[in-house]
Amino acid sequence: MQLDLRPSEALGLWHAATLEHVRVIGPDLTMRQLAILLHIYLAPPPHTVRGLAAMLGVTKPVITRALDTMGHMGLVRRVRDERDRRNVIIKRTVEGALFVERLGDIIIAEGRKLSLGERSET
Amino acid sequence: MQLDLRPSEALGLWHAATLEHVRVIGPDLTMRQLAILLHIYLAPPPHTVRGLAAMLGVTKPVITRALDTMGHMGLVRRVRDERDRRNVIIKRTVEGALFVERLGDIIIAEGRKLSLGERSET
DNA sequence: CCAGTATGATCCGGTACCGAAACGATGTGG
DNA sequence: CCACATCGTTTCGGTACCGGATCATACTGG
Repeated sequence: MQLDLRPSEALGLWHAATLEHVRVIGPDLTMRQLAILLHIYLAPPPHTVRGLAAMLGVTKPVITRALDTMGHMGLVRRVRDERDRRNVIIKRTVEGALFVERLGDIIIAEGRKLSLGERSET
Repeated sequence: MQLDLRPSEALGLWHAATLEHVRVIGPDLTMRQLAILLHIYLAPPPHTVRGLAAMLGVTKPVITRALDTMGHMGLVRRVRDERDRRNVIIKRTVEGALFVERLGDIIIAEGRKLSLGERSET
């Protein structure tokens, strides 16, 4: 486990992976939506609208809209909290998990390419 | 020089850095704009509209609009090619270089946090 | 029961992006 | 010289996002 990146590595990886992301996935996710999606899939549940809003330092309508969009894409799912029906719990979906997994694959693949290009290491 | 990331590392880094990016920089750059900006600053010049369009697999108006927006932010600069006045050369700016540098700092800082924090996972 | 609070959704005007098509400006070749 | 190709920009109709304010619903406590 070694994430002590140097500037050229960090930016090179970001460059390559962002480029590939745009090429493969297209413009259908904004930066905010991606941040929200990753948080839902990588941080321990439960996730609520206000929790996500606080996490990213944005207003609640931003989260609501992002969940609308991503819900329509099948990437997340909303469920009313039955214990406190004011709350909405954001659940993961199979499709969303696959999406995140694909993103991970892109990053890993680009990272590996960079390793091969700059030095000779596996 | 070791960029052979494991899935949890790759996604964890993306998650943390994207989150921080949204928090610090805000929603003022789309994924495409970021990809374009990074390419301008990390790939060897000269950069033209059609070259960038081909690179990302998008149409030219997409590049024109992104350059409008980022030019207005001071992140890039357009210069007419005097050899062939049909061409536009996209130049870097001091402000843009600082922006990219800040992004690199974010990624490195988040990568370092992850190294310290996590040791074993899925 | 009723005021007060909290949660998430919705509405508003404004802005920016999207793809597709058409446009001027410029260079090139017969 | 003039038709043609190339380059980047602009226009078009449509869609989605933005922040801020407001809303309906649901819990809470006197």
